Amino acid sequence: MLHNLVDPSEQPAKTLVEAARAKLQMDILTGTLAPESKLRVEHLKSRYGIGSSTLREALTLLVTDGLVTSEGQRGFRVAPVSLADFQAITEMRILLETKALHQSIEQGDDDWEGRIVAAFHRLSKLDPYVKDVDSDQLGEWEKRNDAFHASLLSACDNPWLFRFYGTLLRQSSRYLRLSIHDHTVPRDVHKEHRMIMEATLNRDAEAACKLTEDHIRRTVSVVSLLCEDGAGPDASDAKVAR
Amino acid sequence: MLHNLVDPSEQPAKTLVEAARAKLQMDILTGTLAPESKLRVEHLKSRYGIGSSTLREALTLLVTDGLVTSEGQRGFRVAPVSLADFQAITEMRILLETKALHQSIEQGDDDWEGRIVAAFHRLSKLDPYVKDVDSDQLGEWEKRNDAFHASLLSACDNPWLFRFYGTLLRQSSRYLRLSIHDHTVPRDVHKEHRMIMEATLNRDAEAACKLTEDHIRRTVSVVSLLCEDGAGPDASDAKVAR
DNA sequence: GTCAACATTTTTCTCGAAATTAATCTGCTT
DNA sequence: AAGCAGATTAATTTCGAGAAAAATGTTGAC
Repeated sequence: MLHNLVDPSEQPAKTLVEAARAKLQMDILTGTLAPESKLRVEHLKSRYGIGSSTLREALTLLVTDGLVTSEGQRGFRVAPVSLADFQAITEMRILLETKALHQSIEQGDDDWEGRIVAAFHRLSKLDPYVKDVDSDQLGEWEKRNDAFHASLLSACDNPWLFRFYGTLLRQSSRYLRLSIHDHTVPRDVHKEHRMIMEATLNRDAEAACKLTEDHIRRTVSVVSLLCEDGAGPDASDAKVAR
Repeated sequence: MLHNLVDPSEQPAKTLVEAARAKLQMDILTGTLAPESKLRVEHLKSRYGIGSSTLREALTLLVTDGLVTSEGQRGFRVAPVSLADFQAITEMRILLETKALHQSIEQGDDDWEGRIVAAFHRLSKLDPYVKDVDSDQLGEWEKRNDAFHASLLSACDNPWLFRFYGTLLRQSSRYLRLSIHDHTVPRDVHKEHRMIMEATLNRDAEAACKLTEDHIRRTVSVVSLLCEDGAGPDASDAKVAR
């Protein structure tokens, strides 16, 4: 079974709460709602065109996901960002992804191998490091990249691992979007992917996990360098970028 | 710093939502609200004496925690239980606890060692396997047991690890309470604890982690044996035990 | 007897207003 | 001027009623 790890709420949204949650999540992930900015119910009500209880419920969903904080009797805020937090997220990502990869390599069958090869092929077709792609295709590349990584783990059947991993991916995605990451660091991501795939298909768990760890750390090091420590203590309220 | 891992919502509860969430959580953990039973808003409103929106928000908090499920346009339910789910939870517990222990052993200072020794001492004072304790004291023993395990991990500073670990502990606690676990399996838990502590203080990470893994598996094996596969497909609604 | 379409009941979801609490301002005293 | 008490404003939280949807029950045709 293939999970959608980046956005579990990508399905049609049968209720207003789910729709609001998706919009809010996107606005926080992209930085439209800046870290630590106050989320005033009255303001957001008009912004998203929903009632207060509905909005409140959507915010509550994001609280347990760690994108929003809520303190006692003084409302909601966008979760703060910090380098330490990002490093903690990365450590956990590595822990969970290598665990899932280990288990997949132990348990994976032929279908699993097929899914990996297929996802790798689709990704290769528009790898930005292989051939030029415009920014329209970049979103598509990210999707296929996520799908490739998901395929590697898809023989692991621990739902709790995927639940937590999804949360971490969303957090990670926020840091990636918040930082202006130039691609000056020369990387051959395509080669990294290929090597991970080969080690995986050879059932060499140790090598595959080591490669995966390096892969994640490299993806993430760009942020670590550029991310100055978060906004000042008075990151004032309702700040909306652009 | 020492986290309270079992119940992060043990503080006074400054809002009705938090209070309701705490009550609901307790009722689900103890089985008063049976697995898969429907959580009808109208019914629970009178049970907890709060309005619908407030109740709804409390339920939403439990959704992301995995104690409640909510499907599209057809309400809330108590999360189902299954042997497979419990095994998955246990695997994740082991993964996270050994990771945290590893990190603690690497980074722990003298204060950390002091906390461990202190927590062990307090626990030893009323270990039910050492001397008889009445059921009143059993709750206290559980608290001290949790505190001991928390002390072992308290030099790990990854907030995400503790967030996830807390969720897993709550889930695990539910399975433990739901099953009637007799203590026929002869165990010397006190000795297990002592050995974990000794290996930890000797900074022998491999041994400490292995002992911890065995410790968790033993604690949990009782449930695995007794837990028949969950209630039938028609675990009807609003079932309230006792 | 089976099935489908319609009507009724039940339940979930949504909204805006009222109550409660925190934050801000004003004026007074030291 | 600084600090404090009370009053005013603003924000959060809570409630219950109304709208929307699902579940249930009924009737009628084949």
